[in-house]
Amino acid sequence: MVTIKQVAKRAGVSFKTVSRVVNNDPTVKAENREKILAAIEELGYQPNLAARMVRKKNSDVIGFISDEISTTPSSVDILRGAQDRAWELGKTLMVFNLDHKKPTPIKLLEECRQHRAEGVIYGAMYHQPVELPETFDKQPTVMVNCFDPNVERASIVPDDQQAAYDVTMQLLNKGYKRIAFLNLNPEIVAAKLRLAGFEQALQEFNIEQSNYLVETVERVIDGHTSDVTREVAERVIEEFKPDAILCGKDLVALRLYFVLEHKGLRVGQDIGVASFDDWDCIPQLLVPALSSVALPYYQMGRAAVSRIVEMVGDKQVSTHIDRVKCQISSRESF
Amino acid sequence: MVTIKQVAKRAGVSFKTVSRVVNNDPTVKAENREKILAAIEELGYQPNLAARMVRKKNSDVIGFISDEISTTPSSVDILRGAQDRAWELGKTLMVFNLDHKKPTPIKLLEECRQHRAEGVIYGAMYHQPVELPETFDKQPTVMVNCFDPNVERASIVPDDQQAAYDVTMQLLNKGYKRIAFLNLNPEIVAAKLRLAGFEQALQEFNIEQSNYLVETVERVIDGHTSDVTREVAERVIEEFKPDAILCGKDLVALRLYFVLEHKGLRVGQDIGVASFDDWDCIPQLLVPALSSVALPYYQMGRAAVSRIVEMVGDKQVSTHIDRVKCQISSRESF
DNA sequence: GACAATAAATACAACGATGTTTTAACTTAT
DNA sequence: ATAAGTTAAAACATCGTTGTATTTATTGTC
Repeated sequence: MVTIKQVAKRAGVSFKTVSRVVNNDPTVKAENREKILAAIEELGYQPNLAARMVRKKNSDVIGFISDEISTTPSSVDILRGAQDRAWELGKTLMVFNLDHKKPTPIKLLEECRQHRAEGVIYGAMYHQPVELPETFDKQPTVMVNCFDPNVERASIVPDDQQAAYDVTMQLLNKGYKRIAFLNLNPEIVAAKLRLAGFEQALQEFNIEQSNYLVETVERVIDGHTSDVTREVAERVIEEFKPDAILCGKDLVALRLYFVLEHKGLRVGQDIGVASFDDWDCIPQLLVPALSSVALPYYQMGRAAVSRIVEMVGDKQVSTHIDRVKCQISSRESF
Repeated sequence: MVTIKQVAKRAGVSFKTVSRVVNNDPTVKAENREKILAAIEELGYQPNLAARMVRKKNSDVIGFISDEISTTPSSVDILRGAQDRAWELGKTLMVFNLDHKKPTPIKLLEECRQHRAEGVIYGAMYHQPVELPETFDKQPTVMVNCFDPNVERASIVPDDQQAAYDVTMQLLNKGYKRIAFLNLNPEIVAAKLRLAGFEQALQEFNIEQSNYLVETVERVIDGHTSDVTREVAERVIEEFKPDAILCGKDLVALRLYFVLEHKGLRVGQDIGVASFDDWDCIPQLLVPALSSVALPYYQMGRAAVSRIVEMVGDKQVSTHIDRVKCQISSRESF
């Protein structure tokens, strides 16, 4: 690769003068500057960031460690958001994922530290508690889509409770009065929070307990989760006769659509349906299109990088949890 | 951060001896080695890869430039595969994506070159021709899920033709005799190749032209693609009366399922259905589960890194196109 | 116990850049 | 014409490593 000295030789100046030009130092004669820029262009010189870093001691690198990033189709948006924001701020994202739990987070963090990453983002595929090893305290760390249940650490998570509250309020405002919530496994953080938001909205509307219903559509046996949406949905419709159903995720709504089709109930007319996730690949192509609460993954990714950069700049400890607002993608299902 | 000299001081040896230990040089007394390892542990020393790189002139960094990686849920598997393989080979992947066509590939490549990436992978979201700027010739470059129509360049693409051939043969071997192919927009590379594979299999089975049918389910108006699966499917079923339908992608199959449900045709019994993509989020949850041809994204990502590393090692120009075999995920739909 | 042979550590230079100090080349003022 | 002041370039040190040459310590042999 071309070095600064080769450029200097070509331009007939000392290599330090080239360094000046590269770093926009104004104390360079216009004549020399032009010669140097021409030489840079001709030789295709690119400054060696590693060498620069050794000297300047800032790497502009941010580590991104992810927990099986690709398992859900949209959680990769965290990465996209982080990537975009990093680019805007002149930072480079170095991405590591730990599929199948090997390599360990500790190994990945070591890698980040060897690259002298200024901060590290740890991203999870779904909203969950994660206990990070203590070594993560050694540099600014931001958790995305997860939080540490033991230690206070900077975190960015979706505001699941507000999301459930909002969508339930929308249903109630539209006149739905008997809402069933086909929730996910209640062990899941998101399920717990959404239930809280759901009930909060119902209370505000003074809906009695007999006029709403919460059921779980995931059955866990020996740690293995199976989906029982169809049977639960059939029973709920039969016995509770809801006028609207809120689904824990788009996949539940998809299954529900088949059940409703089978029962001859028209979505949006005979019964309202809403769900969570707003995946690219389902809501828009159901008929009628499914209204779904989008998880703000892209925004969360952006926020994570912004936060890391702030932490690096301030050298301040910031451990609060950012809850990012979820938007409802309103379509025709309610 | 801790430097090698601080470790040396702590261990009471010269810093070069520490370097020896870090690099597994055997000419260090066991006694010193232990003292040094202890000091490294105590201080939490991590070698500065940037400094090492300046000296050794190899970065072990591979650049990964992607064209809107997240638009389809599974193409991010390319990244996962690349990531995993890079880790196995002791390389670091530096990921850049160019959403909304800004920043330009040229800018991203410059960034890679500044980091002295040993090679660059350019990944596309779907199988397509991509004309890379000439600057990509300056270092080993591998294209994944795309190829350059003008220049011969190392590429790794899915073998769409073989995939279509295989799945069609499976259908024929199972006794299906009137197959309709609801193909994607024929402008798409994959659509063209699959059509070829489809017809190849039919010819081998001596199926006459009147016993198969190919229709396009995507209508392009002013560059905007709209999906007309429902109307096309209804017409095809009505007029052609196929005993099996091959779908251009899972989303087409999903729509088809609704049409078939409506018409009272039972998938897997009255009619066979197969498709391409094998996304995580659709085939398994349709009833009956959809058999789909998986695109080998993960393998392609791995292969790309393997290939780059080979190219870097050999300093050989390798410009052939690898076509990676696609596996059929057989379920209950045919 | 002296001397060579080997092993292990140190000393010094280098990598490609930047920060600081010094020097050289011009201006300007008297 | 000379001193002082200003500007631009060069010289030198430095960052945290590794590679090579050199020195020092250890061992073996007679």
